[in-house]
Amino acid sequence: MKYSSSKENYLKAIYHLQGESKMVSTNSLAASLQARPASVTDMLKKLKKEKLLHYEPYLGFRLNQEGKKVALQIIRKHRLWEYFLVKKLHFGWDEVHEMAEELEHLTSTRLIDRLDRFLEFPQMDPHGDPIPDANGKLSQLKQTSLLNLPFNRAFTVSGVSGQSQEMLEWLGQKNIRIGTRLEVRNKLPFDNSVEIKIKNQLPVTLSEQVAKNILVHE
Amino acid sequence: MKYSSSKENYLKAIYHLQGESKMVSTNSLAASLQARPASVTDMLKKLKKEKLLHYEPYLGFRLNQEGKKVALQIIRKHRLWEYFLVKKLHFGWDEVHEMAEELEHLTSTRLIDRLDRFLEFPQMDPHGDPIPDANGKLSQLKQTSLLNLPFNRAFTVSGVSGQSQEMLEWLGQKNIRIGTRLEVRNKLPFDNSVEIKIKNQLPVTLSEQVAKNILVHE
DNA sequence: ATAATTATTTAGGCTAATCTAAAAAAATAT
DNA sequence: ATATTTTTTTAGATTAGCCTAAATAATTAT
Ligand SMILES: [Mn+2]
Ligand SMILES: [Mn+2]
Ligand SMILES: [Mn+2]
Ligand SMILES: [Mn+2]
Repeated sequence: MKYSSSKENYLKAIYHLQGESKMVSTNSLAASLQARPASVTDMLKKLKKEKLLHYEPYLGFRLNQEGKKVALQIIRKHRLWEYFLVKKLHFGWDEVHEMAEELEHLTSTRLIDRLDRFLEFPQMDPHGDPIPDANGKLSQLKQTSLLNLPFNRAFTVSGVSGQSQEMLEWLGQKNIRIGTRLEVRNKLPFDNSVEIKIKNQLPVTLSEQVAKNILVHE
Repeated sequence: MKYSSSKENYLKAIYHLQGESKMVSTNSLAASLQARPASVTDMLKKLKKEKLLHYEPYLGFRLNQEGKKVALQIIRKHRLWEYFLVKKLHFGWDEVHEMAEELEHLTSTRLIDRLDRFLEFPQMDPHGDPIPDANGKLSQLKQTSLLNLPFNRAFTVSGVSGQSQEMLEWLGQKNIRIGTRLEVRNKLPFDNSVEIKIKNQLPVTLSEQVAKNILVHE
């Protein structure tokens, strides 16, 4: 089973769009891949013929077991390479996504397994996302968004969703990264923005948009 | 300037075939790329249009300055990744070529320069071939083939050309690798095979074919 | 010098991955 | 229930990279 980079990108994007077996729409996939809906329809037919997803014209589609398995291997490669780039080559967490977008398509399984060992089997990528193991198993850590936190209790940042280059950079400047300990001081009722405190630092106010994207655990 | 993997493979193959600005023929390039001569002609037209080589139909072709520059960057990436695979991921020197064949097409220059630094600027790849620097400069080390050696003087293996998977493996078994010290004991006049001696090992006889491919320096 | 052989190019086709424009189906609004 | 809007699919084209078969040029042998 070897798939083109393009097919792999489709599978990965579908995986991210379908949460727990929710149906995905042609337009949303087109948007997430920056492609035209007509191109998506073309590719869906091919992926269906290769038995990687369920697809009913006009109704939507979702990965089947095999499709998910393939998607998870690509995600594994993406995240392991991101970890390598940050931990070994000392790139910033806001710089690695594009490179990983290419590296994830390398075909050698032996290579990725050796890389995994070389990196000492990391559990999380630099953005706090879990790294699937060689069998595609994800270690689930229960995370909550900063938005739903009780006040004045310490939490650890364990992930950031959304992940625009700009946001990651900005968070970095405020010293908000994976592993940062913080507590929520207040939540402003008029715009849902959140005031947080990190030890030895001035308080920072985060908009609802940003707070929603920061994931923490105790 | 970004080129497809296919174009990069063409440029690299032409670079290896043309020694010092020697003309290359359509058939030899087709053979080295495992492609049909007609496909080579197609590609030559495109590479000529992109001003990467001189090409006169029926007469032959060779890379121009720009073409050589591009080829050397691909070779740099190939050899740095091979070094990484052997030194950091502990693959054997006979296992890394295929993987490097993919890795060499990654586009990020920042990535390869950081990798270079991470590896502490190696001069040679695992097969003893020199690694071009970021500007495409090759450090030339004068090597000779085992075939032309005087008897009973110690030399160091510094490279292996040819490089079939099988030969590399066989040499490995005989403890012949980059850095091995050896001396030639005898050269058999009837078939040009060569008898060599490595310290604390039984003598080994190498056919002319193999001896020719082993490069050494004092 | 001519014929035979070999090397190279041309002509014409195929597939994967994209696109635009038009048609058709589904969802939404009146 | 119809009409309008939105979503999705179909039809038809394009480009890169490859192929086979046929034509042509260059080389080699007689
Ligand atoms: Mn990708
Ligand atoms: Mn990530
Ligand atoms: Mn290659
Ligand atoms: Mn090499």
